[in-house]
Amino acid sequence: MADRPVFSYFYSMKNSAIGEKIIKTASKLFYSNGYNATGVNEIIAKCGIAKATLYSHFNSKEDICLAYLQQRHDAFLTSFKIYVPERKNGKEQLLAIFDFLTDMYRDGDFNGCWALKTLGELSPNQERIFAAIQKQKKEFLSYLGEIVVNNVVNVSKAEKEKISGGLYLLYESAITESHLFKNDWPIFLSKNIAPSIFERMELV
Amino acid sequence: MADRPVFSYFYSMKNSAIGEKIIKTASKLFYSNGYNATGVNEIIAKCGIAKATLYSHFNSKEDICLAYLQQRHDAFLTSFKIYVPERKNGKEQLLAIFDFLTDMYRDGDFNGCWALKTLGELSPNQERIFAAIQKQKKEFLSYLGEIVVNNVVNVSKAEKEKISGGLYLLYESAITESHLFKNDWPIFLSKNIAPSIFERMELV
Amino acid sequence: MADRPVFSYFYSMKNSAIGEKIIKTASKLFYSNGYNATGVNEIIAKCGIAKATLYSHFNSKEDICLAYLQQRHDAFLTSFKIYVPERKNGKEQLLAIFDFLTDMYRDGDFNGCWALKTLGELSPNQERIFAAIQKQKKEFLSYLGEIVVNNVVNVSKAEKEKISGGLYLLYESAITESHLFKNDWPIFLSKNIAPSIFERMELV
Amino acid sequence: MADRPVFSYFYSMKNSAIGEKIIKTASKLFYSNGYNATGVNEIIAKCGIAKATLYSHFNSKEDICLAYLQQRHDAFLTSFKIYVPERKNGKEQLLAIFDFLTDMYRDGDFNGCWALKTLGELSPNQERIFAAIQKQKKEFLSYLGEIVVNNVVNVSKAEKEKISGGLYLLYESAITESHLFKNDWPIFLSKNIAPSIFERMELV
DNA sequence: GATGAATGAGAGTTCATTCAT
DNA sequence: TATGAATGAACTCTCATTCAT
Repeated sequence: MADRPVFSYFYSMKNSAIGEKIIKTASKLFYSNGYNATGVNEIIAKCGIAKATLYSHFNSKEDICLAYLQQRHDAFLTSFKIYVPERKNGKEQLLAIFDFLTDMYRDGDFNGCWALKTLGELSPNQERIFAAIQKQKKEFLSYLGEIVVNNVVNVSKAEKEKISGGLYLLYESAITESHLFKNDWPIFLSKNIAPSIFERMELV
Repeated sequence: MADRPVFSYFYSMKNSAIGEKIIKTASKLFYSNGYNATGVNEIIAKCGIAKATLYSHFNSKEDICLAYLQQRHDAFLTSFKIYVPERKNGKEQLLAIFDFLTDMYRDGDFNGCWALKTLGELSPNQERIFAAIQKQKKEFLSYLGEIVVNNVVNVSKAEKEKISGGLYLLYESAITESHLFKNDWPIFLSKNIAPSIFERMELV
Repeated sequence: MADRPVFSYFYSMKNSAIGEKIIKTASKLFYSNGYNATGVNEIIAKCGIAKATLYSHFNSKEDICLAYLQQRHDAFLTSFKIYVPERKNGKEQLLAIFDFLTDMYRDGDFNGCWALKTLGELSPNQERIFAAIQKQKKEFLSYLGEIVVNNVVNVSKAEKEKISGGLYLLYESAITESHLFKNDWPIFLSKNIAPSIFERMELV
Repeated sequence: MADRPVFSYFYSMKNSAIGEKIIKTASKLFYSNGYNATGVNEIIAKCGIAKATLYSHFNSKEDICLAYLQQRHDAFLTSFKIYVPERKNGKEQLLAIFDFLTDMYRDGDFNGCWALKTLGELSPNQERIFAAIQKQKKEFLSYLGEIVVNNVVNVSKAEKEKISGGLYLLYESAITESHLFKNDWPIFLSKNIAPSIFERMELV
């Protein structure tokens, strides 16, 4: 893990070489062009495989979407969990998410948040995808909670949740708005505002 | 509706009665099911018009999308601009957006932000829609700036922008995340955090 | 009606020229190759129309099948109802169905009973088609009942039903088995056996 | 099974254990859902074997169909040949087929005649299956002829054929129509009509 | 001897759009 | 003006079959 780049979407791959290729290809297409706008024809063409081959690896396009979301989420959280402890305790760790996001933003293919993008496309009947996204965001929020616990002292549980929740909300805005404005000011503003939340609290 | 903005997609419509019906119908479908997942067949079926009639009012589905976004944006901003002055100056007006959002959230058809939802579906070639969304968000951000100007005194331009930008980011998160979690905690948390930004500043 | 051939499947056509063509084409294919073995691609190719054109006339392949069955049934019953009164009362009319069937058998494209063929292909979930076939057969059976009423006297209702039911069963076998054996012996045997049923009864 | 017919599709199977499982599984599916509507994927899934395993036992889906028909036919005729001699000579044996059918009808999975169902689906190029069905029906008809020979005396060959043919036709209707109407009246009516055929003949 | 992996062809259906009338 | 009719292209997904291992 050490030699790998700070952040990459393609950490945790399964065994199947073709399965990986499908996810990787679909991932790029879904992320850049949208889930509904991407057809399986496009995926198999880019993969150089037959349609039936794709469907022997995934039961449906929806399943590919779920794999895509899971894989991006895993890669994101795994990388972030490596990134955070490398920073100094206190403010540095609490604001780590914004610097991490800055790295993501600088990536040539940055396109906002994969999960929120997909969320926006969902019809009411696509409950599985909805549930997956919600679960992943809760996981992320939960990890932010851990960071707060590790870096803030003498505060109530409610105050801790205010901090982690606040960091979460500011991160979510930052990733979406930096994409929308094709500019990193939302990231810096979020990072700039965040400390107001834990201003009078005691950090480790 | 009395004082329409200088530019509106309504202007290009030949028969405003049918045109508005199309937008209204498409609006509901785009908002609840997504833009790409909504077909023109569904729109004309719900409208009870012929396909060629739709295409005599709009050049393309993309144009309907632009009209949809414009109309939602206009309605939103118009209502909000009526809502704000009715509140007490100072903190009340600065936090007005969150109470306004709470009302929106309580609406039975709440589904998050129409613009961000659409943004997530865009392919790189759909620049017109991208530009429209960006423009609308800038307009909203700009109005938040006006509110700040009217309710904060003795602060630098940079500090004003930090406030309006912060309110904007918190609002954007709040609308998306309350939809994602099907819960209004993100709205209340945003409202709760917002005052930290202008804590030491002088309000009118 | 007078100048038309004794029996034709294409009596009752709807207005739409293309709709007619689709049914007519599908009809031939379903009847000769089977319903499931016939693809919509084959139908549109033979029709010389686009796929979407087919689907603007019929909502599904199943609907085409229903139209096919209905049309064959209507043509059959209509022709038969013209055929019967032209024959002498009594035995002649009671056995008319077998002579009518002989004409059908001699048609170059004879392939057994369209309805029973389709019945055999049905999955448990294709209830609409099943119901349609059952209804049509009941209608036919009912008309055989009318013939019996008109040609037999002084017999109980039960005996009348035995005759019409018997004629029906013998007809159904005759059409299927003459197809299976590529020979008309089942038709002649059915016609030969039928009189045994009403042997001792009084005919008009 | 003790005295297998000279030719049986079972003979060509390499591993009869798996081969029989395939036929058994396919048999259920073909009979309840139709031949064309049943995919080999469904068969191997229910069998728990690999696709290549299936194709090492049968050269094609058509071959499985032939084995299915042969097996059903063998089981039917074998059982029936045990059933008949157990009944009293004369009318009882001549009408045995209808009581036998009543038992079949009462079975939970009754779905009409496997052979006629398949016959209805055939395209003109599926001659092997057509021939197999014809052969099996001839075999059945032939056995009905044996029954007649054993139970009717002093009648010409033609009259015997009229009886066996009549029984055959009434049976074929009865099995198909009881399925179509989901009611056993066609069986009882057939049994009721049959004696008219040999009414004046001398039984053993 | 059984399999996992792959495939070309085609299934039924819907897409956004156009055009003669 | 509004429409009915038509379309090529694309959609997601499944078919029966093969072959290297």
